[in-house]
Amino acid sequence: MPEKVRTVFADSDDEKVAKTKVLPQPTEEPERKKKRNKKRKLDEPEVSNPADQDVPKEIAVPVKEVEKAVPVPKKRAETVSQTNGAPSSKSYPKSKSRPFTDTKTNFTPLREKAKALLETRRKLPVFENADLIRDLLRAQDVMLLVGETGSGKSTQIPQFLVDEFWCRPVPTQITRDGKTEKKMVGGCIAITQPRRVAAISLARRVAEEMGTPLGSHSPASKVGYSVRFDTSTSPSTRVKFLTEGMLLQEMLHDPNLTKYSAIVVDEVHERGINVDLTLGFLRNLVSGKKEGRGGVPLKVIVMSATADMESLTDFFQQGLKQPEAQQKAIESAEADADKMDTSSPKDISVCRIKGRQFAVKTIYSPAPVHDFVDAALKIIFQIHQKEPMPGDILVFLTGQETVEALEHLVNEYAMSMDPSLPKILVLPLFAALPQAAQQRVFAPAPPRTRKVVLSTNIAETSVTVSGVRHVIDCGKAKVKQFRTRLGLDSLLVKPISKSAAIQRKGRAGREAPGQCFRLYTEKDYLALDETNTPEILRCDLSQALLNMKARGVDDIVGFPFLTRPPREALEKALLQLLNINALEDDGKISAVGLHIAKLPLTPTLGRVLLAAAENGHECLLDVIDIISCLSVENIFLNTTSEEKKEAAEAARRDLYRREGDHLTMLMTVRVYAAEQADRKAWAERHLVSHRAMQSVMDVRKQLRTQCRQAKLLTNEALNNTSLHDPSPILILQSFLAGFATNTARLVPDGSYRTIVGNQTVAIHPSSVLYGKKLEAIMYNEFVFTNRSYARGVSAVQMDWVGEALAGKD
DNA sequence: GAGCACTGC
Repeated sequence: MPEKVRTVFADSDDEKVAKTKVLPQPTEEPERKKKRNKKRKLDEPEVSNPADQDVPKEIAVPVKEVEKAVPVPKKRAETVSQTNGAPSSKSYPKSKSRPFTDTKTNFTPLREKAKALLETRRKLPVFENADLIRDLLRAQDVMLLVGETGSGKSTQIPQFLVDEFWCRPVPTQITRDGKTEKKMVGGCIAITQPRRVAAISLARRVAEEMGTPLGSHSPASKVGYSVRFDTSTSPSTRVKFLTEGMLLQEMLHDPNLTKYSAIVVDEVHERGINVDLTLGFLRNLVSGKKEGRGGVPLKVIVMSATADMESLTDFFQQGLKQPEAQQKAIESAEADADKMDTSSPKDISVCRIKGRQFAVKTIYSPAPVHDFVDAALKIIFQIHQKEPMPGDILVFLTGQETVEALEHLVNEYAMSMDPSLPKILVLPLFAALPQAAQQRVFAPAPPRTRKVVLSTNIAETSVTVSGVRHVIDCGKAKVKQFRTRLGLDSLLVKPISKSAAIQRKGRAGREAPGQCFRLYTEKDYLALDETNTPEILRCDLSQALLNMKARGVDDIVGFPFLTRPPREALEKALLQLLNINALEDDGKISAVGLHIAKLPLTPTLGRVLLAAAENGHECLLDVIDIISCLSVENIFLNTTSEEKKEAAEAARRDLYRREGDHLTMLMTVRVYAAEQADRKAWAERHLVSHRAMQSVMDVRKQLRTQCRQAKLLTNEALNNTSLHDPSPILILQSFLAGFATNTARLVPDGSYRTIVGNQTVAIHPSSVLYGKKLEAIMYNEFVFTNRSYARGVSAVQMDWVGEALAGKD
């Protein structure tokens, strides 16, 4: 450990001194600092009396003693209750407040609740490992933790660690480019999640357990979260749940994560591309010499539900065991290199935690199943007739199509069912289902009714349905795979992995013992892949590579990939980045690339945005509207019934544009944004997804703000509410700057062939140009399902395509 | 004539 660090830790044995001085400073961004400085003036007199600071005291208390450690002075509680519920955004009390105490919020009920929750927490399997985990992390920087679902790891681990000595902010001096800068390092724990809802709900739960308000509700809140469009933190946030993408974004601005003492990477087994990137960057951080953190180590806790930890251990061990000589050579240039610690323990601990699952009996199909919809139907009624109530059924299917097919069959059969049997309530569940319909699966079944939830793999990870005791697993799922050579995404039904099968089965044992019917043979099961194919092997890598380049990782081949993508895929992505001028010829990131990397868009859409900026404010605003639609799920709802369909077609007619889907989207955003009375009703009338449109408006707002900050848009242009006539030519030409290779021309037989590659492609039936014959088309997506489809299609002229393609060489 | 699931200052 570096000497200066050790000194500070020694000082901080005196809790009061360390906390009062140190706690406030490290985690804040300039904006927040401003706000707080204002407040600090009012607070000044109280700061000098550390004994009066109940908030820091609470931090020093070991987890186990929380319940006796939070006495609230009665007098205070009374004062507070008068103002209970007042919004925290208002000014804070003048005389009584101190830094990070919030007398506007009544903490008493929060603490009472936390006290009550402690009993539940103690029963979690992970709780008995608390001391072990703390001990191991005092000695080592990296820990791998296998915890089955229900072990409580996501909520408890941060609470075990937040009071550790190494989790305090440390004043350091950081030397960069010859300049020495004083900086606080550490103090905060980040826990990453693959999904936004998970990040938010975990934060809410942990705040309750810690007896603190959540996020920005109070400046004293110690638990916050950060997801796109929704960040809720306070100056005293010490535990922060965020999405992986958000942490990557933070790393773009602070590559050394100086706010944090520890990063907990949760749900690693899901292996999204963002988690792979995060782990790569973190490995570089823990194995590097940490001079960007003033020598303060960063603890990394990697958590996974599946026991496939060998590859992770190797991954981090290789990083830590990099030849000392190599490190020394780099360090020798540093003035204080000799103070750096190279003898800290390099081992990685692995900790396994039992889950809290009930036994689930597995029943395999005796013979291969050809029609899993039919097989599922039989088993549903078999269960319903034999098994006692309660006990809902969850069926895993591949997609909306099979879900709806089975839904009809079950409902049909149920009508001729013995009336003495309990009723059956069939509930479909898939992502494209409107929110209200999704909510129905969470409501308990009515009396004498068995719920049968027919789901895509949304219920495998994202959504937990309670009451389920019987799972039927078709053994398949739709998987998106990017095919490098063809440059297209395919969405095909594939067998799931063993770990996914186990995950699905586990859904039957959350509340009681259950059973899982697998619609495949045991032999088939044994032949399945062990784990899901990591997303990094299945997707277009251009965005990931641009992200790395923006962080100064120029040697892509030398980057520590947990799973290395094939060379061909990397090369293709680099070529694509070169094509849109995001990279210089030598492979270094260009100014354009750096700009694109900061946008929450794919590199191609980012390139389009920059191209539109060159075509004037009006064009840029229009292109932002369109890009917002393209980066959101489908904004047009699927029509189920024929009558509805016709009504929708009629209502949508005034939105449709003959130029294609891009201009149609622009019209939709314009009309929706102009709708002042009732946007929801408008959306329903036009069979437009209100939920999707809300995200569109969020993205639009975010992009407009970013463009203003980048001086691509002026406030004037943004505030000008009078609508201009869009220029389809400028808009579509802007798109061609990114999508010149996503074009096809009409050939004499009436079909379309891609201009690059000469492959057959058909206009997707969801397009407004479906069935139209045009000289040439440009499309947003090239997808293979039953055949090759172009989605998000507009008409373009061959000479524009030619110009755009020529511009690349 | 068609849409697995996630995600980004």
